[in-house]
Amino acid sequence: MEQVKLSQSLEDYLEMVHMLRLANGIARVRDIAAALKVKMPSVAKAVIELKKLGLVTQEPYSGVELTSEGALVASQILNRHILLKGFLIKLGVSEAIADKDACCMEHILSAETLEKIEEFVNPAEVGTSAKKSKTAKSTKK
Amino acid sequence: MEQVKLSQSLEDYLEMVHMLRLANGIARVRDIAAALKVKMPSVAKAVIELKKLGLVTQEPYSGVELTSEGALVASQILNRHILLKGFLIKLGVSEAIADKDACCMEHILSAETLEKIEEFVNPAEVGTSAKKSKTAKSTKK
DNA sequence: TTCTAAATTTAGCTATGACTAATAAACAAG
DNA sequence: CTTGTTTATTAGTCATAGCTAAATTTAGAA
Repeated sequence: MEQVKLSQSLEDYLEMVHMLRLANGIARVRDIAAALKVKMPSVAKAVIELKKLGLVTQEPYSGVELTSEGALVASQILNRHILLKGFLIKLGVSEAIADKDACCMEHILSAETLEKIEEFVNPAEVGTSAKKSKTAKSTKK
Repeated sequence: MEQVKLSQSLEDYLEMVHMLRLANGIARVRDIAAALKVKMPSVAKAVIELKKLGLVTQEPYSGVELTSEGALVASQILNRHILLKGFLIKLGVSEAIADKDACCMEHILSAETLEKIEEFVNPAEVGTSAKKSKTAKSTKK
């Protein structure tokens, strides 16, 4: 495991590739740029970096694909996003703001905090798909 | 109201000046650098920016002082930090991690999310010492 | 087929924010 | 008062991440 450490920005690009592929089947530079509210050259540069890291591939002048490792990392980020958005909504935050704030939080929170948030959102299923069974007490209280 | 919009980095420096002044009575470049785990020249540059923004003053080769506006902004940031740290601890996060994550979250969360977190942490006193009485509950449009 | 428009890429600029190395000032002894 | 340590500043480099403008490729329309 190389355990690639991505910048927040690259995490955003990778996640967006994943989301667009889920939504449209293809992640095009133009659509990534529109979704992230940046210009296309910024996307092109990010894609170059993600290629260097082995997370995406791309035929020249066509859509961006995920490698298997890229797909794994992207879905981890997306899962954090979904968790955090649900968490904020549970606190009473409106959906649009929950989405926006989840988007920032997903890049910075420590594993421990994410764990506790998961327990809060989903008290019944602690440890189901948790990373480490270090919390081997699966029988929550 | 100029409503200065600070970068996350400058918010961190300003907050640290405030904390060190509360703790030691003086905020020195050396101590700011140590506390934020950066080198002194990085602090010096940040102080120059904060001076330009009218948030701090500094006699050459001495400690950093807050202007009245700087003190206001700094205490807002610190209040967010305290709120978020308490919130995370309430969720079961350890103190060290709560402090670290609060430090990241304090720069990015929207007013609405902060409000909801405040309600969660302090359900009884919604609106007591809230910044604006403008909130007037969720009867906004 | 050829031409034009859209999509992508490249080149180069800017700002932020970190760093090291070198300089300058302040302070504490002796 | 002079010297040496600590503290602060300046100068200059590097990486990230955005942008515009221009070149290139693809693809659709005439």
